[in-house]
Amino acid sequence: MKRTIFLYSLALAALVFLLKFLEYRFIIRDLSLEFYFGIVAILFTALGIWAGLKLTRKKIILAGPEFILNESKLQKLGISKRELEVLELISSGLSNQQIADKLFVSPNTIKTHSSNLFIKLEVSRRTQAVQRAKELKLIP
Amino acid sequence: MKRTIFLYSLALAALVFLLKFLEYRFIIRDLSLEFYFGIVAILFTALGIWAGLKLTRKKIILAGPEFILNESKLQKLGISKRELEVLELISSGLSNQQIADKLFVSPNTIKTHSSNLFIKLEVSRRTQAVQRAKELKLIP
DNA sequence: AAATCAATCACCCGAAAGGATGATTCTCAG
DNA sequence: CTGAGAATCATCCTTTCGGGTGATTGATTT
Repeated sequence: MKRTIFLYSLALAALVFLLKFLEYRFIIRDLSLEFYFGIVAILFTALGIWAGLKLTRKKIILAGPEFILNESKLQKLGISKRELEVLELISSGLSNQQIADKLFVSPNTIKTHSSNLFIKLEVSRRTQAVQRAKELKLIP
Repeated sequence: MKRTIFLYSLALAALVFLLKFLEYRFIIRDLSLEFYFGIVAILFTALGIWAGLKLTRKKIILAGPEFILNESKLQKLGISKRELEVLELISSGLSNQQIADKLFVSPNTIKTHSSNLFIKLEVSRRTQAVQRAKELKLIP
């Protein structure tokens, strides 16, 4: 950001210098005032385009792969924190047994959680649950 | 695109008109030439920024959720078209039976394809396969 | 013509996942 | 204090998956 502003200022100064140079060398000649306005217009338009792109590119790129949890839908579907936790682990490709190990609970508990999840997400397989949860922005 | 160019032309014409107006009304007064150059510079910089954003916003937004199949990795892993097809259907949450119905083949065939896929993707569960395939840009 | 590979199908078996139901404990709001 | 909701665990039973193996067909390559 600071660098961009610095570069912009530099380019602006260079342009002003160029203009002054042109002004004092050819202003008395046959070229009209409109010609110089045209040059200024073109140069600064280009500068503006470049500056505009510089200033927004990073924001847009960073705004793209951003993930914000949709808590309203989470509540609307009545999904608890623990269930969401299980859902995330399911989406990472773990088996119920592995999830149980990771959360220090019984595999039966994970089965219960996943069953409840399937009901709330209105699906019947874990792959569908993952797909649906991503649609609903419940998981990245 | 065409509309943007049209609007740009319109704005440009308006600016030129404004300049002419200024030029013929105040050029004889006490304001210096640099002042007018400054106005032109500022106006066209703003115009350039605006035009630059207009012209690239759509491209960037469209470039975000864009998916390009990574064919090199497909070949590197030796995944055939049919296998990729099965992989896509797996990722959409279908069971082997449903995939078989959709492709008009036996469930056993789907099992063979999926088994081969798991070996090639070095995974052991379909949820992992989906996750991995997305990492490798094999599926959206 | 022989070899290779994708695609197809089959069968077996064990592991994982899903459905249904019931029970216990804990916390928190009414 | 009581009831609701959560998290936990269990049992039983069915379906789906995954691993292994083998076989056939058709197209492409050598």
